[in-house]
Amino acid sequence: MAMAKNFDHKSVESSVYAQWEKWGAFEPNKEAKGKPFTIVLPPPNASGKMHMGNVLMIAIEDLMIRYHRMKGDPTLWIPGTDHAGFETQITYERELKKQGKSRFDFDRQTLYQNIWEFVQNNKNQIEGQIKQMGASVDWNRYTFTLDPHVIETVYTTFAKMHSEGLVYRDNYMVNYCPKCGTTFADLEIIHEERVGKLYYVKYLIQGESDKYITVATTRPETIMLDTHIAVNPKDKKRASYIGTKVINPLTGKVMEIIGDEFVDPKFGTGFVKLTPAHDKNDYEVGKKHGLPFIVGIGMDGRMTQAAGRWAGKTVFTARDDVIGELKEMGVIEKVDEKYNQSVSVCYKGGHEIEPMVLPNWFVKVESLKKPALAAVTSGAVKIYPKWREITYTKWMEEMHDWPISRQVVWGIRIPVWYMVRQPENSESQNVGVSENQKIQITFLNKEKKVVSGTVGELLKSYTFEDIRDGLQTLIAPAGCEAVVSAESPGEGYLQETDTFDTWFSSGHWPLVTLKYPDSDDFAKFYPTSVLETGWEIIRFWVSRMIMFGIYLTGKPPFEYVYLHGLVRALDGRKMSKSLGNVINPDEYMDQYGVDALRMGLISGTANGKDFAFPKDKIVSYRNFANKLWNMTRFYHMMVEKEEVKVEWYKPGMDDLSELDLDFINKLNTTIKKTDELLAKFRFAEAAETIYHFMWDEVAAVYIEQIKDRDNKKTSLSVLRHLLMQGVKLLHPFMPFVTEAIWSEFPERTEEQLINASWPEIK
RNA sequence: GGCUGGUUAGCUCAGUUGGUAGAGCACCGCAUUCACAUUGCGGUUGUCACAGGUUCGAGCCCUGUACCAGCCACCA
Repeated sequence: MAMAKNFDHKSVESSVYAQWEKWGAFEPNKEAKGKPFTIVLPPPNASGKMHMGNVLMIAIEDLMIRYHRMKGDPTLWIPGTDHAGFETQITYERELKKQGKSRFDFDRQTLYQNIWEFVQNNKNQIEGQIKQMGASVDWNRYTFTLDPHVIETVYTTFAKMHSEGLVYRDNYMVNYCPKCGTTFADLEIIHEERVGKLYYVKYLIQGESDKYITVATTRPETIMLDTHIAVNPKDKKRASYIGTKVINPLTGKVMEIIGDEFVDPKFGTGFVKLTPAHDKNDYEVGKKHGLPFIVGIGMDGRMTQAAGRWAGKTVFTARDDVIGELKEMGVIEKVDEKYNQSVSVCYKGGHEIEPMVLPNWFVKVESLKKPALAAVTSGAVKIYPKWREITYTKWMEEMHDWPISRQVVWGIRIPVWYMVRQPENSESQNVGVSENQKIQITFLNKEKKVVSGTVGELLKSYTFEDIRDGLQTLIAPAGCEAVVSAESPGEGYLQETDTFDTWFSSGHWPLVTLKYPDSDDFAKFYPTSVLETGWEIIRFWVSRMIMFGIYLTGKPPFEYVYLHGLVRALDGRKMSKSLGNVINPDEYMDQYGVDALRMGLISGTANGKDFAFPKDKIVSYRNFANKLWNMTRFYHMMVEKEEVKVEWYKPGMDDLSELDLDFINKLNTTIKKTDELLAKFRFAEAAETIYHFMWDEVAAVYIEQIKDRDNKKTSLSVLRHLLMQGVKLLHPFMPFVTEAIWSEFPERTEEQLINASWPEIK
């Protein structure tokens, strides 16, 4: 059958992937010997569709996988998706909002179920896209981060860490977003530069009628919560004030001036007001000096009873009110209107973060981070490009304890239980129960109304079952008696409503995809070979996988980390919906073909830097795919015209011209260079090397000379050899067009290109 | 404030043991259907940011400067 004049990527892509699946080509070859080559796919978020970065990721990983498969290594690539806790819940809540609803209209279980259904749709789309991109992943081992075995592993780790004292519950200053209703890790906070106002407020010295000190603050709404004022004891001008008492201008409360070296004498006025419950620095100072923690801002972002007459107001209206009052009193000395400050906002919604003291579950990282750091500095884990290593090592050195509780429903629920009601005929008196009565509960009663209060009070009006079934959230004070258990330990227990930080579970990814601890896969494929991902999640993800891997198995979970750059928009800026510069991969796959898109992206990311979407290259590689197709077509037309039986090329065969030998050499050089470059993760150069060999050499020179050559028979042997070997070299980069071309050689001895042997130098 | 990367053709970017500057796109001329117009042939374009240094020789190594981008920390 004659080949079409042009390569039609659409018809090929749909059929070739099905063919690969039918051949079972994605499963690791059981007969293959040698060191296994394994990659676990960084699971795309089930919150939505895939983006250009995912295409790049798949292109690079598929390239490595296909290369090793052809090399004859036992090769495994495991796909999956991430439930992406907070991320997905936010997306879902946006959908709810369109329907005029919110998460508070549902009890915990119903909300979870709804998001579950929402996610199924996304997961299906993502799976479809992974296939569309030609990823040779083993679908039999597909993993979702909420699969039962994943949850089981995460629970086991938590219990192990708990028993070893590596997780603890504590009141701690956390980043709380009142709008999102959850806490964030420091890593998830963005510092935004904003122009704000710095207020200079006068505090009268006790017992004096006209002497005062001035305090500079950006947060006047917390003045009523001040407990002390601080100066630097080394500050010669102000050290003498230590011990002096001043009057809070809003409450009239008497406050003492204390000394602490955290105060920068050169900044502001040298006097700092302290609100230990609502500021990170003040919190540290407060702990050091044993100051009271007055919680004046609640989790709803409104002032609490402790804020006196401002109670119930939002932080923002309280600020305006306080400023008005202070002005009236004439205690505002001046206002710096153009003060450049950095405001902490949550990474998703950009809402202002309220530092709050809340009970939280923490992972003690000290003993985990040391071996994880050593794994990289010793070279057990090698990072490419090398200069990214410093991002990792610095983070590992600085890492603080990791808050792992998230106040969202969508995630793996922390396996901790609190007894809130003593079973009636229980003999032993549970000491925890009395403290546990203080647990704050929010639940949906039978009339679907939100009720909140301490469990002790609520149990007077509602049954335990009502509370349990309608439960929305529970906040247990740090001192509560807690039982770690996957299942309910018995009657009268309520489970923690917080879920794990999504990175806690995805930190187990190489383990859970291989069914740690007792599977054949784990025994054979752990540690994996390469972890390929974007540099922006080194801290979030790569570090946690290394920590958990070493903690649980004693070995880091992978040998190499390859970090690709971010695909930016055509204007060089980060793609974002708000800028409207997002490039949809579907359009390009549709118009130019998957091979062209993959190849274009690969040659764009030469050194792991971010790069603008290389539109021109996509077009040129589309042309290249067509070129390859027509080179093959030319071969067949020549064979037909000459009516010869073409023999397989063999070194030393008769009638080889000097040019023939020269091209065999060029092929050998290309093979050698490709191997070397791939070993060094230099994918772009490898891609371009083969491209130039095939187009500028084989097509432009070798094929042209055949047209004028007398003895075409030998030359056609050489051409077929060059074509078939070249197509092999290209297969990892452009799998569809090469597999299609391969099938145009009915005389081939290897049926499937995907499983064919990698070219050797002859 | 600390750190990282960048500054090379009109544009986007390669350039890893230091040895006469590269690709894709764009542009100009020619070819016109003989595998491919998703084509072929030919051509134009560079004080490789700046200033010093090392070297027989530097886009590449060293020092400094400027500008751009990003990350982290602090900011009363």
